[in-house]
Amino acid sequence: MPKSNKTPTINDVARLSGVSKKTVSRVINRSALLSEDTRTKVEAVIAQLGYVPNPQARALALRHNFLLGLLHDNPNAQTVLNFQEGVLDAIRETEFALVVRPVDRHSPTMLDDIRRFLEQQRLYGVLILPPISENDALAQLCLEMGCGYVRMGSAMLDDEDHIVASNDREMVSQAVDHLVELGHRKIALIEGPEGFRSAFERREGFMAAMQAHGLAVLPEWRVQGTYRFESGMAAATRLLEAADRPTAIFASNDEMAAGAFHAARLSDLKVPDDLSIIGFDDSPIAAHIWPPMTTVGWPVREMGRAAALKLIAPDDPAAQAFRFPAKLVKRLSVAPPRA
Amino acid sequence: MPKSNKTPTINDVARLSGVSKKTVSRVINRSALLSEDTRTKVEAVIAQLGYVPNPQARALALRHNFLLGLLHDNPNAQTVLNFQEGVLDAIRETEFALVVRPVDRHSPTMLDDIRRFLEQQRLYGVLILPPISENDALAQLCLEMGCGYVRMGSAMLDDEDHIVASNDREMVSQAVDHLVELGHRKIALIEGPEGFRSAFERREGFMAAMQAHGLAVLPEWRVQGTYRFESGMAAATRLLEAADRPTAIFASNDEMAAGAFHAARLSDLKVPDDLSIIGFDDSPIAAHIWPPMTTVGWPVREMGRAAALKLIAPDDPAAQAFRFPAKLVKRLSVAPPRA
DNA sequence: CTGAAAGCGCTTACAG
DNA sequence: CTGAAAGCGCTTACAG
Repeated sequence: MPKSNKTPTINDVARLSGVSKKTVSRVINRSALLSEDTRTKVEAVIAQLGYVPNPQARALALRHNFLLGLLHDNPNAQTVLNFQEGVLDAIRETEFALVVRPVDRHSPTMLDDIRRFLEQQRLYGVLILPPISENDALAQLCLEMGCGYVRMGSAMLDDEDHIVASNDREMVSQAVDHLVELGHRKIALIEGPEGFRSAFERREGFMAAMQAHGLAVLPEWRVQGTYRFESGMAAATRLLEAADRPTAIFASNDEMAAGAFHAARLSDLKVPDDLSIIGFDDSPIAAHIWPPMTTVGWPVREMGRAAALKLIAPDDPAAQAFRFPAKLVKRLSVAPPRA
Repeated sequence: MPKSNKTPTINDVARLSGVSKKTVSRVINRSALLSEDTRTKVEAVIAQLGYVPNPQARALALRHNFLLGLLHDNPNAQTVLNFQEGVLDAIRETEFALVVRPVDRHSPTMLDDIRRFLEQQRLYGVLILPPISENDALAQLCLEMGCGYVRMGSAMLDDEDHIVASNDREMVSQAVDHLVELGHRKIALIEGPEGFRSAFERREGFMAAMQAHGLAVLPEWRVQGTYRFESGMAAATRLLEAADRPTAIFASNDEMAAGAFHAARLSDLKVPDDLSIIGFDDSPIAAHIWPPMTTVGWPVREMGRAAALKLIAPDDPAAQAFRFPAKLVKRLSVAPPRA
């Protein structure tokens, strides 16, 4: 009998079921080489004892643990949490767990810090969120350290096994199409910050769409922001002071778009009657400001799930996906321009 | 020489420094019983080799691992992330890592699921966020399983070693005081949902403050919401239809307060001229809607840090704290009532 | 289909 | 202040 005051081990299970611990191990690991009888018998004892394999011991023997890491420096809390939910969807009912690690993109020791983290925790693999996911040196580091990784990005930054990507460029095109269909011709862009791939993709998508429609983008209709609320407000303020004022603004994320709403209000312009605004992300703020914002939503949770599956179950059909369609969420911040 | 293609182990360090592995272990664990010479010598070899102790092996031998768990079902993404940052502040430079585990409060198998999670991961301890932190059965479960825990709450739900608490009741009083000082007499309450301790505390604080000021709270000035945006909108709509319309609203969280902003707009009432609104949480939305919202902010990150320290370094002075002052953040959603 | 032996990389008494 | 032996709870070749 196992000592009743301790959690049972593989030895207890082996003794009680009258087999070797190796056989118990085979049951745990679902080995094919096992008679149905033995399996049933051992499983009964496992259930009776409430036995749970010790993951530390398994990790030691297997030379890898069951931890997935989430590396992020994402400013959008909801995106991070949605991604986490997706990862959890993938690892639920498995022995994997999710370890989170915020990183500071601006720290000069960032790469060393992450190296130490990976060495120390010996993760099974890491999931990397944008914008830090755009750092190729980081991906290289994972490779060197033998740590699996999957990046989330707004373009195909890596090969299919290592990325879950949205189609930002195409989606921004659709947003522009939507504005043009309603009659807008003077459409301004609030860009994201230098060095963000997503900012680049969204700008490219915007410019390409405008060109496809034969529409000019005056230099004064392009202002750069930082992806933060205040920068969107400042950028929109400048746009609204332009000699030839745009009738619509595409902001490269929702936070900046929300800032643009404020700027419009301060300039006594009504959204959408005097100014149409489209954002990007479909974060909670988009639905909760007034008027509710038309924006581009992307399936963050599904991307998190697929990213995790690429690491822990690469043969799962859901792990094959690497392109994830975003979609335009139409709300009330867009209307035809004033006649 | 260690095989250069493998990560070095304690044996490599022992061999190269000419001591036993036990001595290396003493260096790793900062044992006091060590000559300065030996320590220096071993540390040099460790640095030279880039040796990092294998946490799985340590975990197995020590019978506990170095993982902190974060259990939450918090609807406010920013709060969860801020708390995570605080925990990370505490475990930075340690060998601990943070494992996250969202839970579904409404699942009938929740407690069993968590039990399995704790059994499986054998966490060093868990941090529990509200509202699930208010579940005493969960705390009891941790106790039974020998898993350390610290709850975050809006009241002293547990003893000092097991909680980091805000002072919601007192803070709501201050919010009410602020409104009364400006001349408001007819102040309405949008309550949080039944069964949330925070909702209870905030309501109690509200009622006590009103009573202290000798102000009546008409039944029609109290409406319950769900902590979600839409419920705040619906609740405020009802409040604004009251025969005797309130001049100010205290909403038990920012999301519902934001909903109240919308309701006011739909009723053609200007905030703050026609209606003052105060929220609770100081979440990003509070600063990003128009007008910027006066609200109650609490030091979530500091609470996360203290909670983690209670688990991993109970003797640290910062681990002693259990009460965390919130503060009123004055912005532009409050003004004196119309004459 | 099943088992005895050795090993994963560390720590814990126990000596000295 | 330091070390040899045994053990933490698993798995991996290797036999049979």
